[in-house]
Amino acid sequence: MDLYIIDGNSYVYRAYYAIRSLTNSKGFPTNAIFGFTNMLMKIIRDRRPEGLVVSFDSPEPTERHMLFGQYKANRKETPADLAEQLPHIRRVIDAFRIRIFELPGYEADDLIGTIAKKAASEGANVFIVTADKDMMQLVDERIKVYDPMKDRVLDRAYVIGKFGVGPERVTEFMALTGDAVDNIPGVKGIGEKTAKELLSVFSSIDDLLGHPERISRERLRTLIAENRDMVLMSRKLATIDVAAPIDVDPGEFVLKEPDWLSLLALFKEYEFSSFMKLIPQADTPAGTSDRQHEMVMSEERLRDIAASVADSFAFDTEATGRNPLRDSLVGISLCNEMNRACYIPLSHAQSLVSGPVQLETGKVFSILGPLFGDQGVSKIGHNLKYDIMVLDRVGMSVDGPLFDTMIAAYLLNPNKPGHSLDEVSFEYLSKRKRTFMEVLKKHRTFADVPLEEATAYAAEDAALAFELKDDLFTKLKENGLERIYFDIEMPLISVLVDMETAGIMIRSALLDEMSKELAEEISAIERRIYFLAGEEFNINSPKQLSSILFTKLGLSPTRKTKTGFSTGMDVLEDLVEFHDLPQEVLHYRSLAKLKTTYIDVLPGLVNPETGRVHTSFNQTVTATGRLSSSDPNLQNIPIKGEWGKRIRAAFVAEGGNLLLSADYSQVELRILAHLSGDEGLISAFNENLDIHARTAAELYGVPLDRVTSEMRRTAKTVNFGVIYGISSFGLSETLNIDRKEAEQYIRQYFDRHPGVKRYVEELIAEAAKKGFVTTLFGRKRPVPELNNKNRTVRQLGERLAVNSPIQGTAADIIKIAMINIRKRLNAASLATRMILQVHDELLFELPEAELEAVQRMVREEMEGVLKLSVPLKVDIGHGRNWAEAH
DNA sequence: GAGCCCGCGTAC
DNA sequence: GACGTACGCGGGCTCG
Repeated sequence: MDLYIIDGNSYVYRAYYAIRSLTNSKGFPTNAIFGFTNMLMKIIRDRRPEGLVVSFDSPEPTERHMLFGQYKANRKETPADLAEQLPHIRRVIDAFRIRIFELPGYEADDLIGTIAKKAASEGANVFIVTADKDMMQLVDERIKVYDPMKDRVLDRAYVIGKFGVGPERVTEFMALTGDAVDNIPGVKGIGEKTAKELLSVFSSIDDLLGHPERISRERLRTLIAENRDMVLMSRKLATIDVAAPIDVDPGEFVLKEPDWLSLLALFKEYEFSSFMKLIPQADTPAGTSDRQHEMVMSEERLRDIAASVADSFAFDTEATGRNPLRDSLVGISLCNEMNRACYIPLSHAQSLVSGPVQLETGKVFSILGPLFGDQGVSKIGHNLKYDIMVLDRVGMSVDGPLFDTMIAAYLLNPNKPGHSLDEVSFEYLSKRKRTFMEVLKKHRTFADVPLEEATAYAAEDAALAFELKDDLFTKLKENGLERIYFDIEMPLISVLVDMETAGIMIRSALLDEMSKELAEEISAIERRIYFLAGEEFNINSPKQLSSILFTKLGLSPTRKTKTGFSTGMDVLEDLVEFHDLPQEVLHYRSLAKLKTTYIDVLPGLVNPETGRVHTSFNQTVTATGRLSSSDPNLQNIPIKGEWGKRIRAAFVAEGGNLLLSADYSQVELRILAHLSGDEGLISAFNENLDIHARTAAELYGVPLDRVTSEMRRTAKTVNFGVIYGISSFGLSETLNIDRKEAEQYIRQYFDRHPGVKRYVEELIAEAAKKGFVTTLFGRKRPVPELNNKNRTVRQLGERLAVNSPIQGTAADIIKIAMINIRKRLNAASLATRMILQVHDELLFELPEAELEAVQRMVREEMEGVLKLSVPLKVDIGHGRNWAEAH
């Protein structure tokens, strides 16, 4: 048998120092865990050991410490971020089903020695996996040292090469030279060379100590004589105990099949995605489930199931596509019991000649309608907004408390890039489900998936949401996220459903005209560019543009990107004074952007049924708590410049209605004033001053009435910079000034705002300690960057720590306003509809008759979300289109 | 040809 | 490499 004995401590340290920094998205350090796991898997993969054990030092002092107080005294304390990884490394080893040896008062070395000798005596080939040269003393015919990094087996010949003596005399060698690593003293003044020489002359240390007169050099002779005790003690310290009191039965060391499921869960926790892929699928529950998945084909069964629902149930809908306003319902799944879920197919393609027949949709809706509409029954689901919209379209409204597992998972870690049911069930239940794509296979839509397969898949989705609920609920409570979840995010779902369903009207004809106009203007610019460049090229290609600018025309690049020289706006602006081309390119880019991203795209996104554009508001995307908008993104519609205005003018109210826009004025700066308690900032807002002008007056030391527009512009940038977590580099880049000047502004700002300064400092310190920041309402964002070893990343962490509470509190505030406004609109049975949210702005569509009342109500709700130490101010405008309303 | 990353630019 | 949060375009690369 080939037995590998891993020197655990040795490799934990090696792994820790080999990987400079690695954490999971929660900020927990994983570098040592990763390195150790990697090494372990490498050995298993490359060496195919029959037996494998790991040995660790015990934390208690050992006999060697008694013998020599300074033993290992030079060791620095284990770094805190390594210490906290140690238990996790053991978890990994346990999951591999590998035996760990550890014994109080014994070092790993002694245990290894004992195991090695015993196993070797029983005929095993032993490989000690270590980086420690002490272990060389154990090498013999059957025992070798293995270096996994270099993939090298070190045998007797190697030992003789290194020490000049065989393994049996390694302790003598160390008795003379000592060992810096363990702080074994040896003889000061005797190094490797002298030791080798002495050991070749004397047959043993005893021989040496017994006959010092045979040493010719006098200095060396006295050295030995004076250090007799040191030598003997050092030898003792260096000698590995091969008779530690442990039971060694090599038969028990046989490598077993790892506990793949546990490993999977651990790798998931540590976010070792590359390792996760190595886990054999067959050993994990991939889409297999012992749950019962019932296909509901009879009215009677459906009634029974509906009647069995008590206070909550989970559901999921399947449709022909992912757009809830375009695609149609195919089936509904329900689950109100852990081990049972059902699927009600509604419009699957079905053989007319055989098999059970799907229930008639009208019948199903009449049975399920009261259930879905029941105020007293909680509805659990993953991405409920989608399902609610799908059901809405077939006339079934969902009411009562909601529990969305996707949003719960998002709140628990908003830094994660995705929260699909696959990912969330894997993270929280360690369950691998079949992906939608696997089920869909060659089928065109879910309606074409055979019923049996569709049932297993769809019912399982509802069941997973049901199963996830309790765990996520507990975790939300543990993280203080209950209020954010139940008071903000859950009620917001219905608001977003309404907004997305409403959509906004655009006048495609206007955009089409603009497109033609722009096409001509762009092609004229194109011709000028080709002329100036002396050749035709693809202006849209930064690569080609860069070669024209910096190679052909010889202009000097001012900034680099990962792949080459940057041709970004700031660079082109710098180049304007040296050549006519950059200006033309800037103009070209601005127009081409508007044309290709907005003007040419929007008309194609009009829903033919409604004649309007329906964006999707994503509630689980941003790290700070903001919403995002996609397909299309209506949160970045241009506003600046002539063309920006014209594009916004194409967003109109339908019929004789009006658009009303209400936006928070300076909401983030006001939040900063409140959070920091800075007196100057607070009084500025309480006096309703022009905040940028006031900042300018302070920065330049002039009275308010002497502030120029240029000064105000600079101050505005500084104010934004503060919100973003200012850096002198960033400020100097945006203002196009030097670092020194930028530093001046920042210093001046903080001098004038000691409250902000203190707040920022305390915030960062606290965030670094806790690992996360929170908004005024308790929304959390982990900031693992703060404990990164890389300074640049750490500085990013500081900016995130400053910005996220501000941006996130603003997001919380407008979300609450949206919920309350919807309530008021419904209560008053107004025709007004909320149609867009753009971070600090709400857009409404309303009949003229409701203008005054709505304006008053919207202001009241938005300004009155909560009382801060400064007022919240809302600007409201209205008009026939979005440009006018602003 | 699909899918991905990059550079870039729009919004707040 | 460098002020926060998003989304989406075209180019250009990789992969099948």
